[in-house]
Amino acid sequence: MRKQAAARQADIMDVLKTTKAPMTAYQILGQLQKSEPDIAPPTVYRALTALTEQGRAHKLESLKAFVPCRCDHDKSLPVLTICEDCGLVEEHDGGSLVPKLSSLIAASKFVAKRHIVELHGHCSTCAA
Amino acid sequence: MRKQAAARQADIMDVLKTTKAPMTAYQILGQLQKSEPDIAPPTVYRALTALTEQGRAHKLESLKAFVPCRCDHDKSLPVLTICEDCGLVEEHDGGSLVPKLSSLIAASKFVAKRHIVELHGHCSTCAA
DNA sequence: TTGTGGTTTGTTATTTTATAACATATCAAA
DNA sequence: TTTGATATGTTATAAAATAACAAACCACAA
Repeated sequence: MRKQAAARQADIMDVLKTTKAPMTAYQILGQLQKSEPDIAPPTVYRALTALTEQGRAHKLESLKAFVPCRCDHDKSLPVLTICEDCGLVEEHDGGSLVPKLSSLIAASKFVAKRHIVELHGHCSTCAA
Repeated sequence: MRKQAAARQADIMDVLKTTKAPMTAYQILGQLQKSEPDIAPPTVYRALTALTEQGRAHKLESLKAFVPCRCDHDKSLPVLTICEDCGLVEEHDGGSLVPKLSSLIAASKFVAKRHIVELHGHCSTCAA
């Protein structure tokens, strides 16, 4: 019995939401295999690609890991803070950064399609 | 004959400077092996770690690739633009973003140690 | 000199991340 | 139904990164 893409994606969103820390593709795979042992990496990667394109999940490029999008609305520019101690990831709306960013790159005439902003550091709990 | 770390790092900076596009660790390895066939991945990764810590090179997390730092001074916050067509990477000083970024995350009391800002899109040549 | 201890570098092997390539199934329209 | 377009599964492999240990190097003291 095969599942449609939407069902797979929903499964993965459920898995992602079970923890506060980001999960790698292979950690997600491991969870899915508990109920469907035959799932292979491409299935997971394809679903994750769709989810990130839809904005339902974000990839933390610097960790090679994924988090569910934690906001109701579409963020113009997600700013992700990553605690290096506990792994907690929080999402902030970086829309207010856009004007400054645009003026920074205006001279080079670069046309930005995708913005990646990730901050590594310590969350309020771990920094204390 | 083994080389000291500083010499390795200089070799790698030379390799990185031969192209405008970013290079992966294994592309760098391939170049180095032309003159020293026995070099192995850890040698390259160790040198790249040192270079990025010193700020002499940057890692493009979203490409898993490296560029030499192209500025004279230490940037408070490097903003890297990546052309998805030709691979051109340019570096901009994002220092002016810091106040807005700080205020964005102030409520969460997150303490940022490392900022990653990468913009994917098209350079002036490819966008035209 | 000659140890001696700390550090750096080399080596081997493996782990982790990601995707190519092709087979099979599904679905909608003719 | 056939047919064709698309989505999914499967197998295999490629690409990126690091663990673990061995060997070499260097500074300094005896």
